[in-house]
Amino acid sequence: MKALPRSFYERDPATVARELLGKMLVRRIDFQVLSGKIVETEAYYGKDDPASKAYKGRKTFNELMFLEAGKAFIYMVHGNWLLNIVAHPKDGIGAVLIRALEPLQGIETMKKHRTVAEIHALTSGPGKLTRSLAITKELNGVDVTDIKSGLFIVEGAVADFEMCTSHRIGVKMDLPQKLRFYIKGNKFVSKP
DNA sequence: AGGAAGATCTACT
DNA sequence: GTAGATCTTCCTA
Repeated sequence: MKALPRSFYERDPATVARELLGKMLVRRIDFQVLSGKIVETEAYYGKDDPASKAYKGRKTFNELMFLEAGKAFIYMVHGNWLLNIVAHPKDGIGAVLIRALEPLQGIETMKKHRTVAEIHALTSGPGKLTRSLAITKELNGVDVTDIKSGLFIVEGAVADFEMCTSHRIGVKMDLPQKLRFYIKGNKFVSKP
């Protein structure tokens, strides 16, 4: 098992978001492993992006978006933790939001974290997947290029799928570009 | 101190 | 399917 290198994340957020599709997100809790295939992502920029947490400048809580790429950036919205991966060319600002996963390993444990029994409901949304994988603020800033971390991303097994793009979801002030990417036809995508 | 927040759950028409 | 209440932190007053 090999994690994606830091250089993977040191590119334009939209490029990284697109290429993260089909990759495997792995959450390790002690000896338990939970993993899922990334099926939906969104790209966020810095001060030019009104939807971005970094829009209003550098603050303590969003500092990670300005720092080294390849780290997990986790924040709370509406009582849900959302998982982002910091991604930008060197000295840039940006992150990729992981919006949905297809569960692979540890599905029983994911169910325990949730009240629902349906697999489809486990990870088909940014807030759902963080709860299923027990992702909280404690993982803010962990290095996802290091397989010794509690959270990291590895190369996916298959890269055989059709990709779709759309505008970002729930965003009031979106940019003209389409910055949401997802795997066409996948049941775990939050919105088709 | 108060409100808004890039979501989710629940309960209905 | 849609609508409304509710989740917890951060930002602005």
